[in-house]
Amino acid sequence: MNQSQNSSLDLPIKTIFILEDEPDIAELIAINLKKSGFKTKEFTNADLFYKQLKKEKPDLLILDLMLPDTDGLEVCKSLRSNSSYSSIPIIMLTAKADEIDKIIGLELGADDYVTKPFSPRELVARVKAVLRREIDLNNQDRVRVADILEIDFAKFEVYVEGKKAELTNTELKLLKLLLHKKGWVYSRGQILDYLDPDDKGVLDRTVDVHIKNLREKLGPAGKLIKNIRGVGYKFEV
Amino acid sequence: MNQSQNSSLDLPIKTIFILEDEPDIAELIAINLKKSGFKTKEFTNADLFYKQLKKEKPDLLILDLMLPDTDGLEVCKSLRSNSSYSSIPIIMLTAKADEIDKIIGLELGADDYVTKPFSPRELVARVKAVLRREIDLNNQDRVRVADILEIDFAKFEVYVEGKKAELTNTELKLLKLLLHKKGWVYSRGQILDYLDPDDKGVLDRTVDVHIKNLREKLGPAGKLIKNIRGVGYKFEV
DNA sequence: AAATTAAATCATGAATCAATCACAAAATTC
DNA sequence: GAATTTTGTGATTGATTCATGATTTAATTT
Repeated sequence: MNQSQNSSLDLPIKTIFILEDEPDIAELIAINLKKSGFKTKEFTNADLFYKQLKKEKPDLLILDLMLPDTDGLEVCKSLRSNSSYSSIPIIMLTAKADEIDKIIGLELGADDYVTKPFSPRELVARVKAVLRREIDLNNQDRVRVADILEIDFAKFEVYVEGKKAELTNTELKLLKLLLHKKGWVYSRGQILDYLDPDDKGVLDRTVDVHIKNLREKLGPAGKLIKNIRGVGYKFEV
Repeated sequence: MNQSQNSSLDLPIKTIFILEDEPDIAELIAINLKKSGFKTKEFTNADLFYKQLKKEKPDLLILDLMLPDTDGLEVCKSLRSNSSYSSIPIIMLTAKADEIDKIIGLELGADDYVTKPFSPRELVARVKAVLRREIDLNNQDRVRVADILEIDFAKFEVYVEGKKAELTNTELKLLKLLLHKKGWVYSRGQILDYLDPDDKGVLDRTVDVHIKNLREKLGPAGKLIKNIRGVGYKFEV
């Protein structure tokens, strides 16, 4: 049981409810959360979940959108409309990416969304991120990329796995460009043009160096910046 | 109706306008704000909003950046440039990360922003945070920052570690700006615009000097004013 | 496997930007 | 309106960041 990964959070152990009809998936989630020092309780249907909820309030709920008996959205809605449960953070599991758009448009918001198939690592990272936000609400709205990367645009701050990375202005600009269209390959020419539209006489090698420095400062997230030989660079999740 | 969550704020019930074209989202926001004891009015387009604004001034505006008829930025700008509305706090809703740049780059832009998809709980928390900030800055009471800094805006007095610091008017204004959105980076242009909106021909170097003097007079608290190379200054706690 | 090409890395000089200073110009105070 | 305080300017200094060309490493082609 690895408790240390949980060290950035408050000391008391957090309890997480999992409402998911497929036992395999539920257990996969539970095992990984436990490994990170969380307590979990799994429920295969909404009734069992509601029953337990009366006895014990979880710190977070992981909720499958597609339940056999009840719609996950209904569960979310009913929790949100009940003042004693409305403060429980919810992470939704959805099957398809385009379902998210529906959810967004719908009248209830979960705290985060994860699409199936998901990596357990990713889910755990999101759980931690949501709980961290709970604790520190005066912190800015950080845009999260690929689990470990967070950017606070207002503060010009970048965090990798919760730790601050000190980027220069051009490095941050470069990162923004690469993130603008994830997976899209940008040529060195395009990158230089974005970094300084006026200056035309800058060599391509300069980009390499910026990429190198950026990768270095981003640590593990630096690996996500890929080179496409003969073409340019891209950010791949 | 849970009124207690609102207890930290001033007693009179706060009215919040929501300018958002998608009714589902507008209602989602409204429901959750009402649950926290706020009064809300929703508008699906800018015309309706402006019409009501003439009759009634809200305590805060939640503004979607992407409106069908008008650009949300335009609404923000027009409110800011109108002295009778310029003090209304604005929270912006954005869909994409790169839209955030626009908000931040805008002279005296929004007070906060939330990216879609957002959780209603988070938005409510942001609303409360912004309102608390407004109250603080208009309070007779002293505002405490980072343990060592105390500011009495009514008396125009600043104390560092209990000792009074003699700031000039512009220095106090500058400090107030930096503290308004703690951690947010202000460009020299934004700072100059705030210090004297009319005077346009003032050099950037002037800001440096004000910052220097302010840092000096704030003693140990001066270290909290950070420069972001190539961007501007911020107050970091 | 050798040759070829491109990317990563490195050290260094150039350029940029912030901090500071001394002084001039305004604005306040007396 | 003289004196004093505050604000703005331009120059100088110092630090950081950026750009470059050479060199090493890695990937691709023949």
